[in-house]
Amino acid sequence: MARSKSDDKREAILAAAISVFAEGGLSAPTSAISKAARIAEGTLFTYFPTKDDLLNALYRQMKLELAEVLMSGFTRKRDVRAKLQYIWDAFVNWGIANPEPRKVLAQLAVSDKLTKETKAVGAAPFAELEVMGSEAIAQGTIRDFPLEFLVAMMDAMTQATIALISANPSKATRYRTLGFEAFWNGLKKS
Amino acid sequence: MARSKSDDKREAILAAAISVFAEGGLSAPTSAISKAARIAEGTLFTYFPTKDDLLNALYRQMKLELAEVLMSGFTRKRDVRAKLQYIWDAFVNWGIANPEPRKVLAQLAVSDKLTKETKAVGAAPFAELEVMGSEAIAQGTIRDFPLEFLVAMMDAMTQATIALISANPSKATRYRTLGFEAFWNGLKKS
Amino acid sequence: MARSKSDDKREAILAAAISVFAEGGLSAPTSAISKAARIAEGTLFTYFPTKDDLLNALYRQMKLELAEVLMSGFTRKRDVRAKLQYIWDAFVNWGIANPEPRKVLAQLAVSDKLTKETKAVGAAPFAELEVMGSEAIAQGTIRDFPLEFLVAMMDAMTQATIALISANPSKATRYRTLGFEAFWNGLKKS
Amino acid sequence: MARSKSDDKREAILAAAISVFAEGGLSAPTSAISKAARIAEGTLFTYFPTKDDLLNALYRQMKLELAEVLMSGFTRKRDVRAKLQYIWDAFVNWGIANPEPRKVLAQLAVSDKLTKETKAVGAAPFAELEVMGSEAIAQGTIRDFPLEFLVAMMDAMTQATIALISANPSKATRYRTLGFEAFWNGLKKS
DNA sequence: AATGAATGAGATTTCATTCAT
DNA sequence: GATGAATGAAATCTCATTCAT
Repeated sequence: MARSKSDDKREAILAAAISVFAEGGLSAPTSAISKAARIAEGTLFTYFPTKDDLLNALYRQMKLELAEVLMSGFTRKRDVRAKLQYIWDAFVNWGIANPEPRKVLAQLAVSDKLTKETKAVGAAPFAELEVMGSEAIAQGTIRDFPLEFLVAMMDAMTQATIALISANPSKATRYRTLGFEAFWNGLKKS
Repeated sequence: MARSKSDDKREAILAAAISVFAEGGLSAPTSAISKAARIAEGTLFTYFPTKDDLLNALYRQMKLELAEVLMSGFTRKRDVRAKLQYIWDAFVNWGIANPEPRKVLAQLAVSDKLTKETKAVGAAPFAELEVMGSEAIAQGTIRDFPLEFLVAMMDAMTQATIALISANPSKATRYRTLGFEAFWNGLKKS
Repeated sequence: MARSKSDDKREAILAAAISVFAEGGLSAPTSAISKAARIAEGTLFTYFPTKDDLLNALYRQMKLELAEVLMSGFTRKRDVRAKLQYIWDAFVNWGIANPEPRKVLAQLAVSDKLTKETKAVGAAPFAELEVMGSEAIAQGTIRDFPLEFLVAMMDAMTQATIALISANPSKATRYRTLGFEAFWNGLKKS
Repeated sequence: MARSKSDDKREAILAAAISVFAEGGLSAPTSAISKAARIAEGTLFTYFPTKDDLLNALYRQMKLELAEVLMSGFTRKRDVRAKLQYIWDAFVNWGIANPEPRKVLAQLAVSDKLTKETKAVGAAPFAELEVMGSEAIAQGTIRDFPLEFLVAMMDAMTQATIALISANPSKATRYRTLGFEAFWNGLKKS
């Protein structure tokens, strides 16, 4: 099915929002976004009734895209370590290749603009990951951490890894591996 | 001599800023701060010429306070692990006991309002920590990570731990230990 | 197309600015202007991004209007004296009929808000006058004054004449003539 | 009689006001003046209850000083022309030597901050000049201008002359003479 | 009298949102 | 639906003036 004109415009707004917010923070004016999206100021509000709605939609979209990237090749891997490493690498690579979305996502995460529902929707596509975590804990492969802690830890450590690589792009592979090993050694049993 | 600029009032403004920013984000109006500090709107600006100056001063003060908490008992410990654990525990405990400063500190860190100088001043009191890191790497006690990565990792993992404990206060001790072990196992050699 | 920026509104703002500034000086608040122009406070800034921009636009407009009044019948006159007298009379009459613009123009001229470009634009339509001055000097009709002095002298003496007439409207014709004769006798050779 | 401490301070404020207003216009803050005068912000207001009071006092003082300069050698001259030329030269020289007071005086003159009384007081010391004017008119030496016009004309033409010389200091003498001749030829009978 | 911190009424400008076209 | 001018409620910051010391 072809996209309707409206969907194109909606995408344009979201794309513009990412680059504008990455540049100027979440307090950047909506007028900057509509300008970047080459639409009129008022048009933005036919797609997103308020700025907060835009912020929430942006978060959902980015989380979904990220989930697609991370989860697509997920099931092909066999053991827990291989699966985790797959995700780790995909996450780090995505973060390096997409600095703007990464920055905006980080800002949105600490902002108080996201509704509970948005956060839930953003977390949903990673459910499979949590299932795997639970199983790995049950099998005794990794330590008995609360799942949220696993997720937070992975998020935090990939951010640190991405930041490190962004500053030293030539050592990307080494740091990505190093980061994963620290992560895995932190997790694994014994 | 007229009324002299009182440290009390300065502290009151900073304290008010913490609770106002924790509540409403860094974009909360200065008028809310002066109101909370029970001073006139203009008075705030005799202590901090601009809102950005206030933001920077706030960051410095909080970092200094945090450093005092973390570094005070630091040297009394002998080995690397004990030292790290001491800091870990102190950091986590501080984070739990001071949710507002923690939140504001996190927001300031990702904001683009902090000057280079402020960041440098905020990092300075943790220099000793970095020295220890270098030595531990040289001795072969922990893996050969770049120092920034160590710092980012510790910061990230404590945040995750604190968040977890805030949600489940009854398991504070257990999660604090669990978090540290994941951290240490990630770091240590072999 | 939405409502398009109306010239009417722009004119209304400029007209309101003239009466407000004439009344309260250039430091009168922009809110007084928007009120007088019956528009919202913010609307003023869609026409003039800053107060200084408004001030500069106001100066240009008034100078242009004045130039039209002064220069329109200019070329129809033959000799230097007739031309000068034509301008003199037109200027004095305009000043008497338009006390507010005159007052504001005088304030703007001594303010430090006008850009070089604005001053240049404001002076341009009077170029023909300067040409005539140069020729008259070359022909030996009037004394060898620097052109700026001629202009300043005329400006100063018309202001004095206008002020005098404003205080004694009944003697308008007499004083206008008297003023011009003093001006001309000051200029002319021998 | 020696000046009291208070008079010194009053003078310091007025002197500071001149340079501050010359630099930044009459809207310059009183705090800039007290700083330049090396006194506390509040102290200014024990000498001048309001900013407008300061403005008015400043005008009076400057007019008085100017009168002293202009009128001191006045009576020694015999005929009208010589007297006028004496004043003309003194005025022009003063204006060149004192650009700041001149600038401030001009700004005050067009401001609407001066009371009627202030204007009257400022004009008083020039009364002798007016007397001379009346007599010269009565004698038929100069044309029958209203006195105010004479004064305004002289003021205007000296300003123009001073401005011209300020821009071309090397031609001071020539322009001063030229200006006076234009002035005198404009005035004198036949 | 001198000090300068404190005050709070504005001033200019921004910006999310509305609405006439 | 699209447009962008219009709106007016903030927001930050200034400054003449007051007043505790």
